[in-house]
This record gives sequence, structure tokens and C-alpha cells, in this order.
Amino acid sequence: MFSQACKYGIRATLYLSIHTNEEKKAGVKEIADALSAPQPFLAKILQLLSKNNIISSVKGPNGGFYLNAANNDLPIISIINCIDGKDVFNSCVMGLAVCSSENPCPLHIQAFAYRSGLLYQLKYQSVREMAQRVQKENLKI
Amino acid sequence: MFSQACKYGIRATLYLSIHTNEEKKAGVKEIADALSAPQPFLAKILQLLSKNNIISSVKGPNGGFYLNAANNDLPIISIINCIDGKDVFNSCVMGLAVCSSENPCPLHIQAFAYRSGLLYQLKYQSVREMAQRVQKENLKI
DNA sequence: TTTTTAAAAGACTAAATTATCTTTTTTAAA
DNA sequence: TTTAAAAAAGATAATTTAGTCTTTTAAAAA
Repeated sequence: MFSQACKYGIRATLYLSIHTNEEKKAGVKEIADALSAPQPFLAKILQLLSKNNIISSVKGPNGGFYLNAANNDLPIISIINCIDGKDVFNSCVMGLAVCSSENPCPLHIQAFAYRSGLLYQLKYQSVREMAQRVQKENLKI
Repeated sequence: MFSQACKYGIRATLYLSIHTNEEKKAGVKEIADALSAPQPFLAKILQLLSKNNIISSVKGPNGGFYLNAANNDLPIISIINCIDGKDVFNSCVMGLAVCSSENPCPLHIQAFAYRSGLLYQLKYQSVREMAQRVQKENLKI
């Protein structure tokens, strides 16, 4: 469903929400180690997220990546939109060019239910909220 | 979610269920044209399905691909298992190596709930049943 | 001001997926 | 028995995704 880059992107953003703020930043190495992700690949992803203001960064000594309040307020879906684009939740599971409620593929209704449930979580849950849930419920990222 | 190969595989199998039987077979070209799929790529996929007894085929003049009764009775999921493997519905949406009810990722519950709805359709609906639904409800494949 | 640190940017490589092309085998019809 | 039709098999090519490496830029500390 999500690309590898997108998965790393979501996990890295949650990591930043939990472990950083304007005063305390994290470098690529720290994040890559924490997520068991390839460091240079993760760097690319973080740069993309930073360029699109999903996460924040500063260069130089004591620099690194972090989330500010605005970043923390963004819905999780914004990470996905940034990395995988907006079609992830719209494209037909069976690969039909046209597939809608009016012209459904044989799996349309079920797939739609599955995806809209997940989409709801991603649209209406902020990075901060999910990060808090991770801490409170001791979830893995 | 599914690979391109898998999508073509499902659609081709439904096409065969609707248009063929032991007496009336379809060649790759006919199927590829009907699905707007690349012919040589589709041929590969059909060969794989045939080798795994998901669909049937005969060589030579008047040969082609078709579904017999046993093929028609298989659940849709068998096509997916054959082409994409069994992990499609088990792997973590966030890419975690370990992700289960005991050790869930932040999206586990939602992903699990909605995936199992889709999985149910694929496990307990035979090729024949889905093909009949396609015809009755005038669905596109 | 110089040095060091860390992200940004860009070029490059590897692997997987998608797709194509060519040859071989099977089978039925001529 | 030969020919033709069609799948099977195998090699090759293109594209996308994943991942790496090198150089540049920015910023803080020495």
C-alpha cells in the first residue's frame, strides 16, 4: 500500500514528535539507528519532508531535524501525500482506469470500506496525537 | 496493494470465467485486448497461473486459455497467493518487522479491521461467484 | 575568522518490477 | 506427414523504486 520511503517517513516523523522539539534536535544517524533504516535513504526522505514543511531542520553544529508546534499539528496523511502522492487512496485495487461508485470494479465496495476507515485515521489524527498514543500505549515505531 | 501482475491476473481470470469453458478457449491476444493489458506480460502471468492450476490451457490450433469447473471453484485469493505471495495481507502497513495484536504498530487495529473485510471477500468468494456478480451487476473488469 | 558539524543537493548504483522478444514445444488440422 | 497455431520457456530490455556516495551550503562554536 505505502512505499518503503513513505513507511520510513511516517515512522521518522513519529520519532521526531516523541524525541525532539525546537531545543532538542535529532540527526539522521540517530533516527536511522532508532528505526533500523538505511541512513542515506532516510536522509533523502527527511529532506523531502523538510522541504515541504512537514518536519523542520537546521544545519550546522547542534543542528538536526525536529518538529515544531505547527508540524505536530499536521495530520498523518500529509506525510503520505508528500511522499507517495494523493492517489494512494483513490486508485482502483484492480487497476481499472475508471472505477467509482457509478462504475465499480468487483472489489470496489469492500476496498472502499477498507481504505476509508484507514483514511479517516490518517486524516483526522495529528502527528502529535498519534505520537502520544504511541507513548501511552507503548506502541512500536 | 496488489502488483500490476496480480491485477492483470485477477481480471484475466474473471474474463476467462465469463467467456470460456472446456469447448471455447481464449488466446492471449483476445484477453490482452479485452483488458487493455500488454500482451507478452499478460502471457507470462497466464503461464504462471496455468502452471499452478489456477487456470487451464491447451497448446496448438484452437488452443488457448480457459477455466474448467475446478478452476471456477477456486477462491479469488488463490490468484493473489499465486502471483503476489501470501504476505500481502499479513505485512505491516508501516513496514515494521514485528507487528501483531500483541505488538501493534500505530495503525495496526485500523489496518487489520479493514483488511480482514477485504480478505473475507477474497477468501470466501469463488472465481465463478465473482464472475457471475460481474455479469449480473454489469461490473467492469 | 576559521573550523567543525550537520543538512541539502545532486549524481550515481542496485534491485525489483514491468514489459518485450525469440525460440521451443505441443497439438490439431490440412 | 507436414504445416500452422498457440502456449511454454528463456533471455533481454526498460522503468521504477530503493539505496549509496560525493560535494555544497549553512550555521554555530572555537
